[in-house]
Amino acid sequence: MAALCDFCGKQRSMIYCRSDAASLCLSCDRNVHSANALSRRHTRTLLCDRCCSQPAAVRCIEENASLCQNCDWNGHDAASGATGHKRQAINCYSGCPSSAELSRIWSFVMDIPTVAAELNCEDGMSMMTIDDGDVTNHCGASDDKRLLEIASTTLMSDPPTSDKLKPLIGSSSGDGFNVLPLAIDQPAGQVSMMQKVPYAADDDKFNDGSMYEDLCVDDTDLTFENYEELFGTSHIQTEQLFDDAGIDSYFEMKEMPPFDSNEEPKYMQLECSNVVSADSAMSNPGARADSSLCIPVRQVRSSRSQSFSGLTGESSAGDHQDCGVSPMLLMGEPPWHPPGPEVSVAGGSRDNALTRYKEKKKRRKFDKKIRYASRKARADVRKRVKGRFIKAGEAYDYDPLSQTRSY
DNA sequence: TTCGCCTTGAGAGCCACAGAGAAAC
DNA sequence: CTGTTTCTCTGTGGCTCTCAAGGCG
Repeated sequence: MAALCDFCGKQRSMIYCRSDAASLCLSCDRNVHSANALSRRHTRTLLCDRCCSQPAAVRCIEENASLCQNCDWNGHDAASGATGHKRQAINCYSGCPSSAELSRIWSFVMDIPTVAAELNCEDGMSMMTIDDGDVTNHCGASDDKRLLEIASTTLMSDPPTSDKLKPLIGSSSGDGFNVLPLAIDQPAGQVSMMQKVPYAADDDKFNDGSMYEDLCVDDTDLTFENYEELFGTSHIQTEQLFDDAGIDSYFEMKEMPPFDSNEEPKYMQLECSNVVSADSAMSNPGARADSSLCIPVRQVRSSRSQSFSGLTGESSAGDHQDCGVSPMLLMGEPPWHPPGPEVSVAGGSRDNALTRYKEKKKRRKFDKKIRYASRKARADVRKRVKGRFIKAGEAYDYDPLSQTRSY
């Protein structure tokens, strides 16, 4: 059952705003996020069609449904028999896109009747009007068009060719939204959530898993949930981090020289030693060439933490223990260095690695681990008094072999 | 706003004893 | 060096107790 808009409570919610942690209908989305410059920076994406609570990460072509990562994995695992489904990565947008722009970008989701129905939301309409040709009227700023950054989608199981991508790369489309290279319009130290990696020039990098179509670092919203948003479809990165071989490489960091905590948070070049920056630089020749592109060190560290936590949505201390990484490390304070090129997964093993990671994640348990089954078996049949073991032959109030307890 | 009371949840500790591992022979 | 015996310590589950946090009047 579709969730209702958190704002108007009437229309079916279609958009998920991470910054507000809210599900909104289309009109309320525009309404809410046209309020001021800050709200316009909120990044939004489609709502998962299955759970209706999480931001969608992919669009399944076969099922014609937008799915969050959990639903995607659950619905496309080996057991479901839907592993071959083609999926598109669904990216997010910010700014105040018009209905036409949204429907153009997400035409696979937003059929005309749906959009029309959404725009009939009275609450939203009372505060705004929809004019496809005039975004700035709603946003109130002359440069809102620059804030309107909508990422396109790319086929996950069918990597785009250079020809397909070339029209998307670089300059403005002239249609009210741009597929941008790196954060040209962003303030210093901020990387656009919407930056589009110009991978058209190097298909091999895309295929071998080293290509990340998004580097999304938002200084206003660095929750763990943003991992998927930050890294788009780069699940492979997560599995690199936590697979048997991959995690080991992270422990090598202890041999690295300590980070000078007294240093001011500096803006570091994308070429710096960092999994995010380095990888994105690798995958983004354009960014690499642009030496003016900077990422605040602290943001990068946060992203690093997200990389660790990204192994599961329900990150907890248990995660830290399970993966062998201390919470202190996850705080991002100790120095970090990239694991090196050896962690890159070859293109041919990407699917296998992803499958392994998914299965591994499913198997993960935070329950008590029994080291000695024989002791457990013994404890299970041992008689107790108020939970305590008693000597054999003594009167007891709890017989584990009895169906009904004696107290 | 502060205080006291109550509820809730998390975590530590207790118990006996089989068995693993170390030490002694 | 090898095999046997003895000793020490660990781990096992259900229950109780303690403590902290939060809600409420």
